[in-house]
Amino acid sequence: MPELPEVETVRRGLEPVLAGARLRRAVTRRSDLRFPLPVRFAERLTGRRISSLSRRGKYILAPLDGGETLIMHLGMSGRFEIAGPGAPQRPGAFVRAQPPDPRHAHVFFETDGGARVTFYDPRRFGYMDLASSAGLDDHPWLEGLGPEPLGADFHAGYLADAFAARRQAIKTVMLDQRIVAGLGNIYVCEALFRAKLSPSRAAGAVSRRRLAGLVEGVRAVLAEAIEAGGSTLRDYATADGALGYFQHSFAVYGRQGEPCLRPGCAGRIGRTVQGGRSTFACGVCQR
DNA sequence: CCCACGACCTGTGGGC
DNA sequence: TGCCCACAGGTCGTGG
Repeated sequence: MPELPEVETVRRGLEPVLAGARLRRAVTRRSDLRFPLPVRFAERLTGRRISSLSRRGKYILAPLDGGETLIMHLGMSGRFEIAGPGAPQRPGAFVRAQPPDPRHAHVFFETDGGARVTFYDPRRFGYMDLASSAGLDDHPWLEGLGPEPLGADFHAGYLADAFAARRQAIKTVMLDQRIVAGLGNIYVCEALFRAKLSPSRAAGAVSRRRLAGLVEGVRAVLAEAIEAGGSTLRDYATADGALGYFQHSFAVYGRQGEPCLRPGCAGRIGRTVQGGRSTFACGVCQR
C-alpha cells in the first residue's frame, strides 16, 4: 500500500508522540506479521526511549536508547492509530478514515506520555524487526536500498548508470527498491506520465536528457503527494486518522478509459499489466 | 545475472 | 439482493 509519501506522512504523524518518548509497555497480539516478530520483541522495547523517528525508503526507523533500532514496514495495508494524549484534538476538523478493525490490531506501544500507538494490518504484509543500531546499514532489509528519490544522490547520471544495459521495461525497473527507494505502483505511473515516458520503454535505452525529466517528475510528484498528506485508496490513513487526498490529483493511476489530462493531448488513459501489476499511461503523449 | 510469475493474506467493489 | 471473481499501495522465493 503505502509508498514513500504515505510512509512519510505516517512518520510525521507519529513523530510528536514517539520521538523522545519512553515505551512504558509494548504488546504483541500475535507472534508474526509477514515474518515472525523478533524474539522477546516486547521485552526488548519495554523501558526504552525512542530518540527519533526517521524514514528510509518505505521503512520507518526508530532508534532506541539501548543500542537497537526498531524497523517497521507497513506492507500493503499497515496503519498506525494514536489514542490518548497526542491523538487528534478536533475530530471532524478533517475527513476521517473509518475506524480500524480491532481484530487486526497486532501490536501496540504505550508511551510514558500516556499515548497508545497501535499497528493495524489486515493483510499482514507489514513487518518489523529490532536490530543493532551500529550495523543498521547492513541490515538485510536496508543494505541494498537505492538512493532516496528526494535526496541529492538521485539524479540523471545515477539513473543512467543504474539502467545501463537493462532491457527491462522502465516501469518495472523503477519499482525495484535497489534502484531507487520508496517508489511504488502509483507514483511510478505518475512520474512516467509527467516525464512523457512510455512505461514499456527499455530502461537502458532512455536518453540522459529524458532521464533528467524522469528525475524531475519523480521529485515533483512525491513532493506534491507529501504536501497533500499522501493518497487514500482503501485503507490508508495518516496516524492522526485523517485521509490523504493526493488521489484526487492522479493524472493516470486508476483513470483507464478517461481522457488524458495533458493540455492538447487527445489520448485516453490505458491500462496494461507489467510484472503482474497494473500500469496506467497515455499511449499518445507518453513515448 | 536477468526476468516472469506465483505466493503471501484479507477485504472490497464491480459485474452478472 | 447476493454471489463470485478480479484486483489492491509490496516484497520474496522459485524456476526457467
